[in-house]
Amino acid sequence: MKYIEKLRNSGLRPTKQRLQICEVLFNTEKTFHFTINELNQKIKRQINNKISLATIYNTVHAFEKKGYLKQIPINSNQTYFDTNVSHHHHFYDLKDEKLIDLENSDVGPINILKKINGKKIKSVEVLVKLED
Amino acid sequence: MKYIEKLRNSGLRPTKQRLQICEVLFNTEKTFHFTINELNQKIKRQINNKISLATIYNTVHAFEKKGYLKQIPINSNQTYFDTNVSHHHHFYDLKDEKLIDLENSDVGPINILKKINGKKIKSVEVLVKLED
DNA sequence: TTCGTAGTTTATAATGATTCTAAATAGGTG
DNA sequence: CACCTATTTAGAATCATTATAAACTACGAA
Repeated sequence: MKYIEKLRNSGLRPTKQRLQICEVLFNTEKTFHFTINELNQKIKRQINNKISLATIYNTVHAFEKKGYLKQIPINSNQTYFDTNVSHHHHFYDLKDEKLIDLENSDVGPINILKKINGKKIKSVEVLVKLED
Repeated sequence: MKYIEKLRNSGLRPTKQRLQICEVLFNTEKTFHFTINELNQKIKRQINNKISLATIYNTVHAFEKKGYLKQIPINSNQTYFDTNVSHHHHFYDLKDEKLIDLENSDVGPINILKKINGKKIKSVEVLVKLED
Protein backbone atom coordinates (compact mmCIF):
# COMPACT_ATOMS: atom_id res chain seq x y z
CA MET A 1 0.00 0.00 0.00
CA LYS A 2 1.41 3.29 -1.12
CA TYR A 3 -0.05 5.25 1.80
CA ILE A 4 1.60 3.30 4.59
CA GLU A 5 4.90 5.13 4.29
CA LYS A 6 3.19 8.48 3.93
CA LEU A 7 1.36 7.95 7.20
CA ARG A 8 4.30 6.49 9.03
CA ASN A 9 6.52 9.36 8.00
CA SER A 10 4.11 11.76 9.67
CA GLY A 11 3.96 9.77 12.86
CA LEU A 12 0.48 8.46 12.12
CA ARG A 13 -0.06 4.74 12.48
CA PRO A 14 -1.30 3.24 9.24
CA THR A 15 -4.56 1.81 10.50
CA LYS A 16 -7.20 0.20 8.33
CA GLN A 17 -9.49 3.22 8.65
CA ARG A 18 -6.80 5.75 7.77
CA LEU A 19 -5.74 3.76 4.74
CA GLN A 20 -9.31 3.57 3.54
CA ILE A 21 -9.73 7.32 3.99
CA CYS A 22 -6.50 7.82 2.03
CA GLU A 23 -7.92 5.72 -0.80
CA VAL A 24 -11.00 7.89 -0.99
CA LEU A 25 -9.14 11.17 -0.70
CA PHE A 26 -5.95 10.66 -2.64
CA ASN A 27 -6.37 7.71 -5.00
CA THR A 28 -7.69 9.87 -7.83
CA GLU A 29 -6.38 12.05 -10.61
CA LYS A 30 -8.43 15.00 -9.55
CA THR A 31 -8.24 16.99 -6.36
CA PHE A 32 -11.52 18.02 -4.81
CA HIS A 33 -13.37 20.00 -2.18
CA PHE A 34 -15.47 18.34 0.47
CA THR A 35 -17.20 18.65 3.79
CA ILE A 36 -16.93 16.00 6.48
CA ASN A 37 -20.47 14.98 5.70
CA GLU A 38 -19.76 14.53 1.99
CA LEU A 39 -16.62 12.56 2.78
CA ASN A 40 -18.61 10.29 5.05
CA GLN A 41 -21.08 9.56 2.23
CA LYS A 42 -18.27 8.95 -0.24
CA ILE A 43 -16.59 6.48 2.10
CA LYS A 44 -19.80 4.54 2.57
CA ARG A 45 -20.31 4.30 -1.18
CA GLN A 46 -16.75 3.73 -2.28
CA ILE A 47 -15.33 1.52 0.45
CA ASN A 48 -18.70 -0.01 1.20
CA ASN A 49 -17.86 0.21 4.85
CA LYS A 50 -18.84 2.48 7.69
CA ILE A 51 -16.18 4.44 9.51
CA SER A 52 -17.25 6.23 12.67
CA LEU A 53 -17.83 9.95 12.20
CA ALA A 54 -15.50 10.64 15.12
CA THR A 55 -12.72 8.80 13.32
CA ILE A 56 -13.35 10.75 10.14
CA TYR A 57 -13.10 14.03 12.04
CA ASN A 58 -9.96 12.88 13.83
CA THR A 59 -8.31 11.69 10.64
CA VAL A 60 -9.17 14.72 8.57
CA HIS A 61 -7.79 16.99 11.27
CA ALA A 62 -4.67 14.88 11.57
CA PHE A 63 -4.16 15.04 7.80
CA GLU A 64 -4.70 18.76 7.83
CA LYS A 65 -2.11 19.23 10.56
CA LYS A 66 0.37 17.19 8.52
CA GLY A 67 -0.32 19.25 5.41
CA TYR A 68 -2.16 16.60 3.39
CA LEU A 69 -5.36 18.63 3.41
CA LYS A 70 -6.18 22.32 3.56
CA GLN A 71 -9.13 24.06 5.15
CA ILE A 72 -10.79 26.54 2.81
CA PRO A 73 -11.68 29.89 4.41
CA ILE A 74 -15.27 30.55 3.52
CA ASN A 75 -18.40 31.33 5.43
CA SER A 76 -20.51 28.26 5.53
CA ASN A 77 -22.19 26.32 8.26
CA GLN A 78 -19.88 23.45 7.41
CA THR A 79 -16.10 23.39 7.13
CA TYR A 80 -14.73 22.79 3.63
CA PHE A 81 -11.50 20.94 2.99
CA ASP A 82 -9.38 20.70 -0.14
CA THR A 83 -7.18 17.83 -1.27
CA ASN A 84 -5.24 20.32 -3.38
CA VAL A 85 -2.63 21.58 -0.92
CA SER A 86 -0.65 23.61 -3.43
CA HIS A 87 -0.80 27.36 -3.07
CA HIS A 88 -3.94 28.36 -4.90
CA HIS A 89 -7.22 30.24 -4.54
CA HIS A 90 -10.94 29.73 -5.01
CA PHE A 91 -14.02 30.92 -6.74
CA TYR A 92 -17.18 30.52 -4.72
CA ASP A 93 -20.38 30.33 -6.72
CA LEU A 94 -22.94 31.97 -4.45
CA LYS A 95 -25.91 30.53 -6.29
CA ASP A 96 -24.81 26.91 -6.56
CA GLU A 97 -22.77 27.05 -3.32
CA LYS A 98 -19.90 25.41 -5.17
CA LEU A 99 -16.18 25.94 -4.93
CA ILE A 100 -13.95 26.09 -8.01
CA ASP A 101 -10.16 26.06 -7.95
CA LEU A 102 -8.34 29.17 -9.08
CA GLU A 103 -4.72 28.35 -9.73
CA ASN A 104 -2.02 30.62 -8.46
CA SER A 105 -0.99 31.29 -12.04
CA ASP A 106 -4.51 32.59 -12.81
CA VAL A 107 -4.11 35.39 -10.28
CA GLY A 108 -1.66 38.18 -10.81
CA PRO A 109 1.01 38.68 -8.15
CA ILE A 110 -0.35 39.92 -4.83
CA ASN A 111 1.60 42.51 -2.99
CA ILE A 112 0.78 43.04 0.69
CA LEU A 113 2.12 46.50 1.50
CA LYS A 114 1.15 46.64 5.15
CA LYS A 115 3.30 44.94 7.77
CA ILE A 116 2.22 43.83 11.22
CA ASN A 117 4.90 44.12 13.88
CA GLY A 118 6.30 40.82 15.06
CA LYS A 119 4.16 38.77 12.70
CA LYS A 120 5.07 36.87 9.56
CA ILE A 121 2.78 36.17 6.65
CA LYS A 122 1.94 32.49 6.60
CA SER A 123 -0.43 32.46 3.65
CA VAL A 124 -2.34 34.71 1.27
CA GLU A 125 -5.68 33.34 0.15
CA VAL A 126 -8.06 34.91 -2.34
CA LEU A 127 -11.77 34.13 -2.43
CA VAL A 128 -13.60 35.34 -5.54
CA LYS A 129 -17.36 35.32 -5.11
CA LEU A 130 -19.39 34.71 -8.26
CA GLU A 131 -22.93 35.71 -9.15
CA ASP A 132 -24.98 35.27 -12.30
CA MET B 1 -32.51 59.66 15.73
CA LYS B 2 -30.21 59.47 12.76
CA TYR B 3 -30.82 55.77 12.15
CA ILE B 4 -34.59 55.96 11.65
CA GLU B 5 -34.32 57.05 8.03
CA LYS B 6 -31.59 54.54 7.29
CA LEU B 7 -33.78 51.71 8.49
CA ARG B 8 -36.95 52.99 6.88
CA ASN B 9 -35.20 53.39 3.55
CA SER B 10 -34.31 49.70 3.61
CA GLY B 11 -37.84 48.66 4.46
CA LEU B 12 -36.94 47.83 8.03
CA ARG B 13 -39.19 49.22 10.73
CA PRO B 14 -37.18 51.36 13.13
CA THR B 15 -37.96 49.45 16.30
CA LYS B 16 -36.44 50.19 19.69
CA GLN B 17 -34.21 47.09 19.46
CA ARG B 18 -32.94 47.85 15.97
CA LEU B 19 -32.12 51.43 16.89
CA GLN B 20 -30.21 50.26 19.94
CA ILE B 21 -28.27 47.79 17.84
CA CYS B 22 -27.49 50.62 15.39
CA GLU B 23 -26.15 52.70 18.26
CA VAL B 24 -23.78 49.95 19.28
CA LEU B 25 -22.69 49.10 15.75
CA PHE B 26 -22.50 52.42 13.98
CA ASN B 27 -22.29 55.22 16.54
CA THR B 28 -18.52 55.15 16.68
CA GLU B 29 -15.55 56.51 14.79
CA LYS B 30 -14.03 53.11 14.36
CA THR B 31 -15.33 50.19 12.41
CA PHE B 32 -14.88 46.77 14.01
CA HIS B 33 -15.15 43.02 13.72
CA PHE B 34 -17.47 41.02 15.90
CA THR B 35 -19.25 37.75 16.45
CA ILE B 36 -22.92 37.58 17.46
CA ASN B 37 -21.80 36.60 20.92
CA GLU B 38 -19.48 39.59 21.28
CA LEU B 39 -22.20 41.91 20.00
CA ASN B 40 -24.59 40.53 22.57
CA GLN B 41 -22.11 41.29 25.36
CA LYS B 42 -21.47 44.78 24.01
CA ILE B 43 -25.19 45.54 23.90
CA LYS B 44 -25.65 44.41 27.48
CA ARG B 45 -22.81 46.65 28.65
CA GLN B 46 -23.41 49.68 26.47
CA ILE B 47 -27.19 49.90 26.32
CA ASN B 48 -27.61 48.30 29.72
CA ASN B 49 -30.49 46.36 28.33
CA LYS B 50 -31.01 42.79 27.22
CA ILE B 51 -32.08 42.12 23.63
CA SER B 52 -33.08 38.56 22.82
CA LEU B 53 -30.42 36.57 20.98
CA ALA B 54 -32.96 35.68 18.30
CA THR B 55 -33.52 39.39 17.64
CA ILE B 56 -29.81 40.03 17.41
CA TYR B 57 -29.43 37.24 14.88
CA ASN B 58 -32.42 38.50 12.90
CA THR B 59 -31.21 42.09 12.92
CA VAL B 60 -27.62 41.34 12.01
CA HIS B 61 -28.78 39.22 9.09
CA ALA B 62 -31.21 41.91 7.97
CA PHE B 63 -28.42 44.51 8.13
CA GLU B 64 -26.11 42.23 6.21
CA LYS B 65 -28.71 41.74 3.49
CA LYS B 66 -29.11 45.52 3.22
CA GLY B 67 -25.35 46.01 2.98
CA TYR B 68 -24.79 47.63 6.37
CA LEU B 69 -22.64 44.76 7.53
CA LYS B 70 -20.35 42.27 5.82
CA GLN B 71 -19.63 38.70 6.70
CA ILE B 72 -15.92 37.92 6.81
CA PRO B 73 -14.91 34.67 5.12
CA ILE B 74 -12.76 32.81 7.60
CA ASN B 75 -12.79 29.39 9.14
CA SER B 76 -13.99 29.70 12.65
CA ASN B 77 -16.71 28.05 14.67
CA GLN B 78 -18.39 31.43 14.90
CA THR B 79 -19.37 33.79 12.10
CA TYR B 80 -17.49 37.10 12.02
CA PHE B 81 -19.07 40.32 10.83
CA ASP B 82 -17.50 43.63 9.90
CA THR B 83 -19.00 47.10 10.21
CA ASN B 84 -16.57 48.25 7.54
CA VAL B 85 -18.48 47.52 4.33
CA SER B 86 -16.01 49.20 2.01
CA HIS B 87 -14.02 46.96 -0.25
CA HIS B 88 -11.10 45.80 1.82
CA HIS B 89 -9.28 42.73 3.09
CA HIS B 90 -8.11 41.12 6.32
CA PHE B 91 -5.19 39.81 8.23
CA TYR B 92 -6.00 36.93 10.53
CA ASP B 93 -3.66 36.44 13.44
CA LEU B 94 -3.68 32.66 13.94
CA LYS B 95 -2.20 32.85 17.43
CA ASP B 96 -4.44 35.55 18.90
CA GLU B 97 -7.43 34.64 16.69
CA LYS B 98 -7.83 38.32 15.87
CA LEU B 99 -8.80 40.04 12.64
CA ILE B 100 -7.04 43.17 11.43
CA ASP B 101 -8.22 45.34 8.55
CA LEU B 102 -6.12 45.48 5.43
CA GLU B 103 -7.19 48.39 3.30
CA ASN B 104 -7.62 47.97 -0.39
CA SER B 105 -4.81 50.47 -0.93
CA ASP B 106 -2.45 48.24 1.06
CA VAL B 107 -2.89 45.43 -1.43
CA GLY B 108 -1.69 45.84 -4.97
CA PRO B 109 -4.30 45.42 -7.71
CA ILE B 110 -5.54 41.85 -8.06
CA ASN B 111 -5.94 40.48 -11.51
CA ILE B 112 -8.17 37.42 -11.91
CA LEU B 113 -7.18 35.90 -15.25
CA LYS B 114 -9.58 32.96 -15.25
CA LYS B 115 -13.20 33.47 -16.29
CA ILE B 116 -16.15 31.27 -15.41
CA ASN B 117 -18.79 30.99 -18.10
CA GLY B 118 -22.02 32.82 -17.32
CA LYS B 119 -20.77 34.12 -13.99
CA LYS B 120 -19.76 37.61 -12.91
CA ILE B 121 -17.27 38.44 -10.21
CA LYS B 122 -19.11 39.89 -7.26
CA SER B 123 -16.20 40.38 -4.91
CA VAL B 124 -12.54 39.57 -4.44
CA GLU B 125 -11.49 39.04 -0.86
CA VAL B 126 -7.99 38.41 0.41
CA LEU B 127 -7.26 36.73 3.73
CA VAL B 128 -3.67 36.98 4.93
CA LYS B 129 -2.87 34.56 7.73
CA LEU B 130 -0.25 35.69 10.22
CA GLU B 131 2.06 33.67 12.46
CA ASP B 132 4.81 34.69 14.88
C1' DT C 1 5.50 -15.31 19.60
C1' DT C 2 3.69 -13.11 23.40
C1' DC C 3 3.18 -8.92 26.22
C1' DG C 4 2.57 -4.39 27.44
C1' DT C 5 1.63 0.11 26.35
C1' DA C 6 0.34 3.87 23.90
C1' DG C 7 -2.23 5.09 19.96
C1' DT C 8 -6.91 4.40 17.66
C1' DT C 9 -11.59 3.56 16.95
C1' DT C 10 -16.18 3.66 18.31
C1' DA C 11 -20.92 4.71 20.02
C1' DT C 12 -22.80 7.92 22.50
C1' DA C 13 -23.18 12.05 25.16
C1' DA C 14 -22.12 16.84 25.45
C1' DT C 15 -21.40 21.31 23.57
C1' DG C 16 -22.24 25.43 21.23
C1' DA C 17 -23.73 28.27 17.42
C1' DT C 18 -27.63 29.07 14.89
C1' DT C 19 -32.51 28.56 13.49
C1' DC C 20 -37.31 27.55 14.41
C1' DT C 21 -41.78 28.10 16.79
C1' DA C 22 -45.62 30.02 18.57
C1' DA C 23 -47.34 33.38 21.49
C1' DA C 24 -47.04 38.22 23.02
C1' DT C 25 -46.04 42.88 21.65
C1' DA C 26 -45.46 47.04 18.96
C1' DG C 27 -45.50 50.05 14.40
C1' DG C 28 -48.04 52.16 11.24
C1' DT C 29 -52.07 53.13 8.44
C1' DG C 30 -56.94 54.01 7.90
C1' DC D 1 -58.79 54.15 18.31
C1' DA D 2 -58.75 49.64 15.54
C1' DC D 3 -56.71 46.67 12.86
C1' DC D 4 -53.19 44.11 10.54
C1' DT D 5 -48.78 42.78 9.93
C1' DA D 6 -43.97 43.00 11.31
C1' DT D 7 -41.19 42.17 15.15
C1' DT D 8 -39.66 40.42 19.52
C1' DT D 9 -39.15 36.88 22.71
C1' DA D 10 -38.16 32.59 25.51
C1' DG D 11 -37.46 28.35 24.85
C1' DA D 12 -37.15 24.25 21.99
C1' DA D 13 -35.02 22.15 18.04
C1' DT D 14 -31.29 21.43 14.90
C1' DC D 15 -26.89 20.49 13.27
C1' DA D 16 -21.87 20.43 13.06
C1' DT D 17 -18.31 19.42 15.87
C1' DT D 18 -15.85 17.81 20.11
C1' DA D 19 -15.38 15.11 24.36
C1' DT D 20 -15.72 10.71 26.87
C1' DA D 21 -14.68 6.34 28.15
C1' DA D 22 -14.48 1.69 26.95
C1' DA D 23 -12.91 -1.71 23.56
C1' DC D 24 -9.55 -2.63 20.22
C1' DT D 25 -5.05 -2.58 17.61
C1' DA D 26 -0.28 -1.65 16.10
C1' DC D 27 4.12 -2.58 17.17
C1' DG D 28 8.49 -2.68 19.71
C1' DA D 29 10.64 -5.30 23.44
C1' DA D 30 11.44 -9.40 25.82
